[in-house]
Amino acid sequence: MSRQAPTLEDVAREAGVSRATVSRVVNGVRNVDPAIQDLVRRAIERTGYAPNQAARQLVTRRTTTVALVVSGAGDASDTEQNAFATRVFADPFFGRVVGGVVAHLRPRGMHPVLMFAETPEARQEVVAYLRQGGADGALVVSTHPDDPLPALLAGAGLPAVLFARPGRPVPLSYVDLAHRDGGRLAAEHLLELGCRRIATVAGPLAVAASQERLAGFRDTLARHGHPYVPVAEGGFTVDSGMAAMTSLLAEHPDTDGVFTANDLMAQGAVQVLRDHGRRVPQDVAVVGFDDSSVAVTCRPRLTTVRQPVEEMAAAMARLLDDHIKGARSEPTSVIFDPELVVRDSA
Amino acid sequence: MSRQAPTLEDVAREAGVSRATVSRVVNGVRNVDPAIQDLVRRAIERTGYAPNQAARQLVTRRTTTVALVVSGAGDASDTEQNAFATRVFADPFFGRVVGGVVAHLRPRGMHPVLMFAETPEARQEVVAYLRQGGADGALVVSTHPDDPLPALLAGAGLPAVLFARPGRPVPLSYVDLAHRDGGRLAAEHLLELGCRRIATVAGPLAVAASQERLAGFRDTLARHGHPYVPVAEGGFTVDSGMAAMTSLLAEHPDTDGVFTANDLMAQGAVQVLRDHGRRVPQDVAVVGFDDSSVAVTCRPRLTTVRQPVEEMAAAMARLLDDHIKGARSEPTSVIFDPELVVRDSA
DNA sequence: ACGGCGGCGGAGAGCGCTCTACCACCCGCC
DNA sequence: GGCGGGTGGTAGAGCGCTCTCCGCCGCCGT
Repeated sequence: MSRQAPTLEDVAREAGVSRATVSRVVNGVRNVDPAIQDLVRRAIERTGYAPNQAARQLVTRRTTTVALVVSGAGDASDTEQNAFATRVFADPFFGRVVGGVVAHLRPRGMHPVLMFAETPEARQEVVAYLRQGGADGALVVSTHPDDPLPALLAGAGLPAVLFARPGRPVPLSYVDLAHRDGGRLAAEHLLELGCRRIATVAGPLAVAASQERLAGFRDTLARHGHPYVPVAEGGFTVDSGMAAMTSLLAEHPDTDGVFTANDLMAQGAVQVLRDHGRRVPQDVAVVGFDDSSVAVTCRPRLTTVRQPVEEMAAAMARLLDDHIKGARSEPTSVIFDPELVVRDSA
Repeated sequence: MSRQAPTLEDVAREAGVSRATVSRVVNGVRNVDPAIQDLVRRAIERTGYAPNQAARQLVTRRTTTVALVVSGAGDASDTEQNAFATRVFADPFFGRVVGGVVAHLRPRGMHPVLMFAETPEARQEVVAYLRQGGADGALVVSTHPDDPLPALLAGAGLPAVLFARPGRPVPLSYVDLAHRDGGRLAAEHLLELGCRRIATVAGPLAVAASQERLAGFRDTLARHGHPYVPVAEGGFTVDSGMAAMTSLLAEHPDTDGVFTANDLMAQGAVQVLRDHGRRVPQDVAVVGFDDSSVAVTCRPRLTTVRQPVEEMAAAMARLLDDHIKGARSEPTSVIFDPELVVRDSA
């Protein structure tokens, strides 16, 4: 490599024009004589010029990045910090979020910088990073309903968009799913299948989404003559799904249909069901939620309520873009519709 | 928020000192009178000052980020681009890499910007991004042995560190695992368990790591009087593990021990084994590789060869740091030792 | 008492880019 | 042939920071 990166100045000299002209060519603005454009482009080629982002950012006050923040609540101890990232990405859900976000960002030459905000310090860091202009805005995925980060961001007047409606109202845009409809879809399917003894493994009830999935599920069953539905609460993990299913089975051994609030728990439930000699779907039908990658990799493949995570993530990025550009100032919410995907488990 | 972010100048005025002094306090350099330090700090507090990263980067020629690149090879079509991220993160392996990288970066105030390089254009983008000073260096995780990105990076003289030795020699540092020893560990364990009809599901043989795991496994068995070992090639996915195990079982129904080159395939193998009426580990012992999250979530929990991915990722970040700082100029490689983790499957 | 030196703080020159003036044309027109 | 209105280009003022000088002051040694 050469000792010193070429600058606009160098290219200008090489091409025999002014700095401003080169800048115009590089940014594709205004009327520059095609012949000169060519001249400049050739000079850029020859010098191997690459515009300096820092200099550009300094004057435009725009970076080419947004923060993609995975946020928790409370104050995980230091030793847990490392594990947080690992744990978070163990859920296939986040991979889909990343995919959706990148799909929107990439064509715009933008990139996500990954941040974790599971401790008060980490949260401050995120805010500081944005305030220093490290990124133009934040895409926040909270793992906990009481996450204080959204309020922090809103308070600092920083552009941010959330995945899922925040626990308590915050003047920030967000995308979400019509969870209630998702619960309804699951109930209707189980009913159509002829299940009569239906139970459910709910998500953490502190999470609004869990409550709504459950509400939609229950309401629908109630409307069809099933006022009472056994419920066990899980934590969105395989293990918690196993535990929940075990207790459900102990109290209601004649269960013939189960709705679990996500696919990971469905996997655990299926496991337990089989260990107890039940065949899925013949003896017990199981409907999951999310349509994550495990839904197709596990056996039997899961019938599940699809959450269009990629599209939701892309919409999140789009909203953030609007806020950054100033094209949108009022907080907005975009709600997506779930969809039933029928496979083998129900 | 105020209309205009306060600058060093503002703080200096507020504190009644010069810009330089404030800068010194902010960066904690040189000897500044404690009394003045306090004065300045108070002024910072009052003004709500946050240093502008772009301006700082412009003069220091340092960003606070490194690129974390997940790289493929070939030219995935546009429609596949989105899926790439999703697919990649579906493997729990990457979550661990992220965790390890962040563990090293965070205490240094650095952040990873996520990039995907699965097409020629995307690769050019990564190179361009680095050349423009968007990040100080790159951490590259390739999913394919013929990945051209490392050579591109090396050719451009950009600081970069790879996860795993590149397919063909490239003057870049990398971290890797003693895969051969991993294969040996698996073989020894199966032997100790008393298995006599041992088979293996290898990873894609185009990948060096797969070859070495296989070689270490075979050599060890050969040394213990098992010169012939049935091998089926898989693709590191659950499905491919199922397919491989199915064909293995068809030709060698008396198999009593299996080593699979990763945990995902082990999961598939266990699945198939059970479907064929074999009990794991009683009838057939299964040893996986990686010690990924599925190893503990699946049933039975997997006995597996642990790859210390988090530590390897942290080492990768450390090496990159050294290269960026100029503390290290020659390409270096750091090889980690695998470790057998005994659980329920063998 | 005086020269020198070390600790502290200030002045000011950039870093490489964008962008707003502003100027030099050349065209067609009356 | 002079004059308005485009074009097509240049000049230069920053953006907010770091960092090298440099100068001031007080203290020491001789």
